[in-house]
Amino acid sequence: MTRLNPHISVDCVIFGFDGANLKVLLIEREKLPEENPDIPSDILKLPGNLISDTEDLDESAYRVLRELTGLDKIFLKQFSVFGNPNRLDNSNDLEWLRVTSELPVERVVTIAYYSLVKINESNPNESLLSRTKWIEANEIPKLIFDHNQIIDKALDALRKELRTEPIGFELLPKKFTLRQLQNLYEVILGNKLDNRNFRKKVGKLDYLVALPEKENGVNHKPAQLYKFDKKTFYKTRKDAGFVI
Amino acid sequence: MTRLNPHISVDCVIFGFDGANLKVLLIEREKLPEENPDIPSDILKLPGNLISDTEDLDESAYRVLRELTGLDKIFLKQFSVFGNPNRLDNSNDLEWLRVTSELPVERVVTIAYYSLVKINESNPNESLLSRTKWIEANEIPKLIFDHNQIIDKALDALRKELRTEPIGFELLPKKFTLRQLQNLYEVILGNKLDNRNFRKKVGKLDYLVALPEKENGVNHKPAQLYKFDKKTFYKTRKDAGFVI
DNA sequence: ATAGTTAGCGTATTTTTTACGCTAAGTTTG
DNA sequence: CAAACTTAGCGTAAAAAATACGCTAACTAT
Repeated sequence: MTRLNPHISVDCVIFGFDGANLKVLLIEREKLPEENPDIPSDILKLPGNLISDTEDLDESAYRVLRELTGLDKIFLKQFSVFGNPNRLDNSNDLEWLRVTSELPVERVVTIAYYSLVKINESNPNESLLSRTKWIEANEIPKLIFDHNQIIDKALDALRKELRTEPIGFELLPKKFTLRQLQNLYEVILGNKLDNRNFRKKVGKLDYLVALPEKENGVNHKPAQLYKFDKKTFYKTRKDAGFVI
Repeated sequence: MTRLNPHISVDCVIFGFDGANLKVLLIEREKLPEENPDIPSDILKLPGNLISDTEDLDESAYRVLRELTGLDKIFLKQFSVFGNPNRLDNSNDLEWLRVTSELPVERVVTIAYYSLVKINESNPNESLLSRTKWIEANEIPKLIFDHNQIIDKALDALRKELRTEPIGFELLPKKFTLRQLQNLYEVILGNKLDNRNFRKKVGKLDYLVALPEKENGVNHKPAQLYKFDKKTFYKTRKDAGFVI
């Protein structure tokens, strides 16, 4: 068994997009061996844990995600660190961490990641599923420790990254409609886009490939499906300018 | 005396711009109490140290910079974390850290910051000055531990941030010429810009204020001086678009 | 058959970017 | 003092991108 490092953890904000809303995957805090009314187990938290002493940080993050959610090989990006000496001050949260980790935890610095998953194509482990919940990003309840703050910062980082990198496709199914793509940008960046201008802009991109298929199961005119061609994107990418 | 945390450090890549080149401030490794030919003290490193147990991470970074370089109140941005379990494997570097910190250091995760300073207006502490060196960013020698890799990533982060945030001004004197600003963008982003188009673009920005002064001491036609008006910038800022 | 919804194509206008030509103001050199 | 040199600084023309709309077609539900 690898030893856990009681000073450093990873926490991960997992984003998903259901076609209309941005969601975050949260998990119920693990139950204690002995029930304790001061330490309820229905409070939610980010998937995260102490790192193991033999792993690099990214490896720890991948492992923790696998163990807690069943998700594997997903987009993961380190975006910040939270290390305020008082961040664990909520006494029942801290007690919970001490009991479950079986370590004399004092200060923990956590490396924060955000992750993007295809919400409909992901296969979370069934046995873990019951304890995980997709919650809308703007309806997050009070979480343990400073996890609310971590989500806020993750959202900032996601918005910023979405403006310059083609990461939106990580949140969409492999085959998606232009409407889905537009909704994604509208929801995450928070402003309406003109349907016709969006299609015009996006239609010129040679790394968005139209497929000989249409969506189905919708109660309106079915739209054409597209895929994102990563190779073409990186082959033809040119430097963006700068906006002082 | 505050206790040092032997598991977590901060390291800082300090960038400066002299009007023509991007530089990084490095320091000579501290001498050991007893000389040891295996552990030379003329090798360079990033300013950095273990954090103190009572400080938030940013505070640690500011303190360490003050102690090692005399720099105070400077632009500081956390951009990554380096925690590979083998990152301290160079045995003489590790031994040096153990002796100087007087702690049983094993694995250290380091929080990496980059910092932007006005190279001509900064007042490094004289007594520390002898052990610090401004080195051109593309001529960095082999440093201790993984500090070369940290600088590479800092450069990536700086370039990325420079495209969307007004951080270039942190590297220029308070009063600067448009030529200096243009050189800054050319050097950091690595491509030539057309003099006339650059001036046209920049001339339309109402947060770049022309001062009733010209530069002097140059052996050509002196240029007008400008300043960056931060308030106006943030007041009039509007969201940029997205580039898929 | 009709109403309702989204897909999808177009046009006109404004703004931004790109690619240059050229003169003016200062310094250095012979 | 004149000529050569360097950078500052103003301009124009064309291309590309962003913005603001009008309109029809295709499909579903009632």
